[in-house]
Amino acid sequence: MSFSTELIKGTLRTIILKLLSDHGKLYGYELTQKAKEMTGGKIQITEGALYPTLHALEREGLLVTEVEYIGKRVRKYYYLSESGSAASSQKISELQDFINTIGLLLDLKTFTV
Amino acid sequence: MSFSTELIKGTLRTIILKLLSDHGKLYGYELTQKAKEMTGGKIQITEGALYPTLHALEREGLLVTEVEYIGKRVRKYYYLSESGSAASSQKISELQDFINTIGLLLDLKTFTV
DNA sequence: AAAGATACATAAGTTTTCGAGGTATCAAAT
DNA sequence: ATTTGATACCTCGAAAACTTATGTATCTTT
Repeated sequence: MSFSTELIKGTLRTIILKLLSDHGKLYGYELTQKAKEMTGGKIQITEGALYPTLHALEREGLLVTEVEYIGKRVRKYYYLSESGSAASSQKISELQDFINTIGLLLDLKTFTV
Repeated sequence: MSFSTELIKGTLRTIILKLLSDHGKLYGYELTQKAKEMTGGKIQITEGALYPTLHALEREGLLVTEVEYIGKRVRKYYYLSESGSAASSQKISELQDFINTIGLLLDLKTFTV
């Protein structure tokens, strides 16, 4: 990712969950592209971070998968399970809360829409 | 710290630098109290995280120290060096930028004052 | 006299991420 | 025809940051 990257640590799971809750069903590579595109290239999820995280979320039951073939190429779609949807909302509000809290220290005014 | 704490990772240095740039001169314990007080207890810097970070920042030349005795008790004040001030501004805008970027993904509107 | 707050510090272990490497398909350009 | 670049999955060793626990000591309040 292309911030002075230590900042992004800890937000990856939430970003993934949020993207999936907005778009329903996405495959790994697509997630990296969506994040990149939505942030003007500022957040680039690396594959070395992405795949282990997706596997962990699946192992924990928050995500379920569906494999599709495009020609001979595998494409593994991820989407939220029921508990994943709950976790997703919870994680997202937590991140919003966190951003507001950090804002207090940085003299930012943050508004949640 | 008392968020679901992985979120806070990566922000500690910036928080320290910002607090020092606002208050001029603070000692370790005071930093933990300021952060706690400014965020309604939501950000609690642990000492295990704080001291190694302060030492690292000092080693890197961003912070300088000044020891004071309150009775027999040592108090070690930290303040920004010249390069620390520069680093501080830079880190702070980076964190602001990051917050705005994350906001894009989370549908937040954040305004920098 | 004990408990709780102030004040410094280290250290082992965990978690998260990075960076590099690996395999393979498909499309476009040379 | 073949090379390059994009698409698409994946793993693994190493580094970084933080947590939890532990240690020492002083001062204040009960």
